[in-house]
Amino acid sequence: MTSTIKAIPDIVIGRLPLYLRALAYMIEENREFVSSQELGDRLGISSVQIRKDLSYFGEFGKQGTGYEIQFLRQQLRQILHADKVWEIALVGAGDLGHALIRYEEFCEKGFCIAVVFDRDPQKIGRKMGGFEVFDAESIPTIVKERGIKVAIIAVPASEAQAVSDILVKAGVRAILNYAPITLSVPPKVQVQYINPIIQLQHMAYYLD
Amino acid sequence: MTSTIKAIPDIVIGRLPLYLRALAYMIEENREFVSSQELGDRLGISSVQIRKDLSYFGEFGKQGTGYEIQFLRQQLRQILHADKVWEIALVGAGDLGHALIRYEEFCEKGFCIAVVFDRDPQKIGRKMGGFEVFDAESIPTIVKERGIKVAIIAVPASEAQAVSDILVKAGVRAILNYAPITLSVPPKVQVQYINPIIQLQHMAYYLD
DNA sequence: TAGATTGTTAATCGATTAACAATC
DNA sequence: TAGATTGTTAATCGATTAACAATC
Repeated sequence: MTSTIKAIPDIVIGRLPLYLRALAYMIEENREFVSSQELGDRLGISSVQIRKDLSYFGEFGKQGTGYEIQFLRQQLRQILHADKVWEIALVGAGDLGHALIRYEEFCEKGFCIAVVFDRDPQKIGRKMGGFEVFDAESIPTIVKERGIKVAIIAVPASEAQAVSDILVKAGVRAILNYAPITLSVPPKVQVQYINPIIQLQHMAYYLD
Repeated sequence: MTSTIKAIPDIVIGRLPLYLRALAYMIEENREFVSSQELGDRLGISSVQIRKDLSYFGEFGKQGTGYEIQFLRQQLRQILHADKVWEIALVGAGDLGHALIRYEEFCEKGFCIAVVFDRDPQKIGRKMGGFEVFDAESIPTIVKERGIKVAIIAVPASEAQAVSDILVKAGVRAILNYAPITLSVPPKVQVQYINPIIQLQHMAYYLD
């Protein structure tokens, strides 16, 4: 009999960063312990769901007292690979790309923009927020050379799929896509979408 | 016997804007008809799911030929209230707020920033991308006066809940929140979150 | 000990999909 | 008509939650 691999649902993985974030705030508040109940209240998630989610990875709590915040945070950081620095390739140096470069939170959280690409000759070679803008043609060589695994796409919708294909071919395994289009990627590649308009339209349904 | 209200699942509502977006691209491509199969392929959604989703609202297709794109788009626009212009209150005129002001796509899609607020005396009264920055103190009066129902929060996490409370009290019913915190709002109020770091952490789990 | 809270099983709830009649 | 595709029912799949023993 082969060992049973119980894959962890992606929806569970998606909640872990929320737990991590809440724990970070609690550390700032000099809290030492937290119950699943309190953590859940803070996040609008049931306590049982939090316990179930965490139980996929181990037993981190103590009956009667809850979770030691520092310890749980450390565990979650390891699980999410949030305890290391990931280099990011940013493709697209327009208004949006520029704003993303200035957004310091990325690097503070371990996702540091390392190279910026654009295909506009007006931008190539110029500096933007401390970064030289490289020709998009050089994505394959630079991304491979530096072993970059994470990219942010901030180009127009019409170019996003082509950029995605190039990034994937160069070894990128996770893409944060700001372009308003669904990307087609191989299963081994993760994609997440940033789509304020889609979210506004979602909410507008409930308005009258 | 009372009439049975079959509420439409929120997860279904959340997919409608994706359908709408794909249809808009197809119109640009001068397409006239589309099958649920093709629409699904484009979005990475099964054709059966698309048909099921649409069937909550009516029968929009024709056996053998699929959906008339212009017609379906019009229907979805109505359903999502995307056929009107929504005025937006933007709270927070920092780097992020500034970038959001410059982002024209919002207004093109019917979500037009109408007022900008900040509490920094350095910013109040100054112009930013064509908008005067108003004192956050005046949120209640201005939002009520103009009947604004949709807001974007772009303030630091520490202030976001307070801002949210004020907006809700002033009549806002939908909030797009860029602050990294879960907001507590009454059930009648919709909230959507923009959280690139949470999404990057989610993907990083799958990297090694 | 008594009270609090975890970790987990089983039940429930909800969403997706397979199958297919209807029909353009 | 034959082929294509819709709309819908029933089955399946997966996620959440209720209940509770274990234990700090």
